[in-house]
Amino acid sequence: MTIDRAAVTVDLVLLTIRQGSLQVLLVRRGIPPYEGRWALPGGFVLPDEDLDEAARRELREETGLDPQAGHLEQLATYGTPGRDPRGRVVTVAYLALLPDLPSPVAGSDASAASWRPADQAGLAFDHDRILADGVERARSKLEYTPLASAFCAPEFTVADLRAVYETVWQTTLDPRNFHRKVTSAEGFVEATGNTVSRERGRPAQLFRRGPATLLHPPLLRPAR
Amino acid sequence: MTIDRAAVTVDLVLLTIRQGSLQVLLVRRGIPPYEGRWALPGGFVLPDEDLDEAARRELREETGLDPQAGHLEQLATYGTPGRDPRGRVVTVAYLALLPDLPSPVAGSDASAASWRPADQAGLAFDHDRILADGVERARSKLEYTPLASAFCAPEFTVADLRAVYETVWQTTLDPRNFHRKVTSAEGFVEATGNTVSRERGRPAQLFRRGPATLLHPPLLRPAR
DNA sequence: ACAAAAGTGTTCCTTCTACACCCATGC
DNA sequence: GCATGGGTGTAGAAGGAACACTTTTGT
Repeated sequence: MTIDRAAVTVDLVLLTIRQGSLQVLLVRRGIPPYEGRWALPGGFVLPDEDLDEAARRELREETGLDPQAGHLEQLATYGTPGRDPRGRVVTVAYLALLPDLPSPVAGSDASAASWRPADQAGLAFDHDRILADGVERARSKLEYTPLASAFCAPEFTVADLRAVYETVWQTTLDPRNFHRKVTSAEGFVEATGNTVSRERGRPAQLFRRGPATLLHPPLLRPAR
Repeated sequence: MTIDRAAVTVDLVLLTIRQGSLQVLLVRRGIPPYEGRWALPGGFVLPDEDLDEAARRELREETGLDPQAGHLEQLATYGTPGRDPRGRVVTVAYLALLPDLPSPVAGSDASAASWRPADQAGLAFDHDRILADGVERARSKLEYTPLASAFCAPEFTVADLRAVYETVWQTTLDPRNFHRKVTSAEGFVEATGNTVSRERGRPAQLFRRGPATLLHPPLLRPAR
């Protein structure tokens, strides 16, 4: 039996919300193939490294961020022959939902990295497809998990959370009903007791993530 | 840079409903490691083969079944170092939901294959974990997709479909409300016009799969 | 006739939706 | 005071759960 061996990489779909839009971290390729094109950050899995570990390492390298701060999960695996012209490369894609980073992107490979709108097209390799799959996964995850808070700072207001939903889903939600749903859903958020005043209007309560891992009931996006 | 190359395999979680229980197709290993233990069927991805293609090929080899008949999707990828004592093996697991096969399992490697209850434990490699992930995925897919019909023959009754839900979720559902929900959900099922009489009672209408790919509204499993 | 399964109708209750209304702040 | 965003109350609509009841078969 001839066993084909493949190079195994992890590619990251790092999503955040910046300047009111859903953005993804991309790196500009400095070498062929696809030289000069934008691509998802990623790299080879090390010889004695677990896949999840490799994804966490890449996340740290690209963003300088503690993987604890956001949310990281396996997305899907892509291995079509010819997807990388250099040979057989199987990539395990990971999806991360991250708060807007206070510090600029730092790290070894990050010189040519920048946040770009997530509706980007024309990426290197099959990264258009991977990005689209990641965005769709993020959209549906907001429905039945409390992961929207992964896009927020450790303390956030209900309005912050609503902005996440509105940005990712590209809809508008009723602020009053949203408030009720979020605060009454078991374990979604916990009040910290603090408040903030922003610009104008009554100060808002601050919350942190609750312990729930699933939303009961789910928060369904409006039927388009 | 030293690039680690890994053997890439696909492993299949083939689920069906037989004799009133959720069952999974397992093969008994004839060689070390884990000789004599039950394992998920699977095999190496061929040099010029796409991952999905490899999964479809394995499905045909193990069951003799046209992949069109059921449902096949990528589940997740497992690559922990040491998961296979023979070396670095990354496996892309696929989940299939299949109708109860009229023909016995046939195919090249299938001599030692058999259907076993899906709550099985003590499998080779990390297959306990993969199987558990597959079963959980199947459970939640029934909620918001019409895939329950993938467990049924091309023509089925509402009671057949309800049996799928009750078996996979391990609950009982009200036959009357279930009937209404299924027949009123847009695109879930389509009446064929035929009926069948089974054992006793009024004959039931036969349906085939509808065109819908998502259920609106979802059919939520009762809160534990 | 009787049992059993298919299928319909109805009632009650929970949840969603829309929106009126009050609260607390900056200017 | 007035504009602005935070937060509560409530009425109507929609959907789910429970169950009485009718239909159509096998024995």
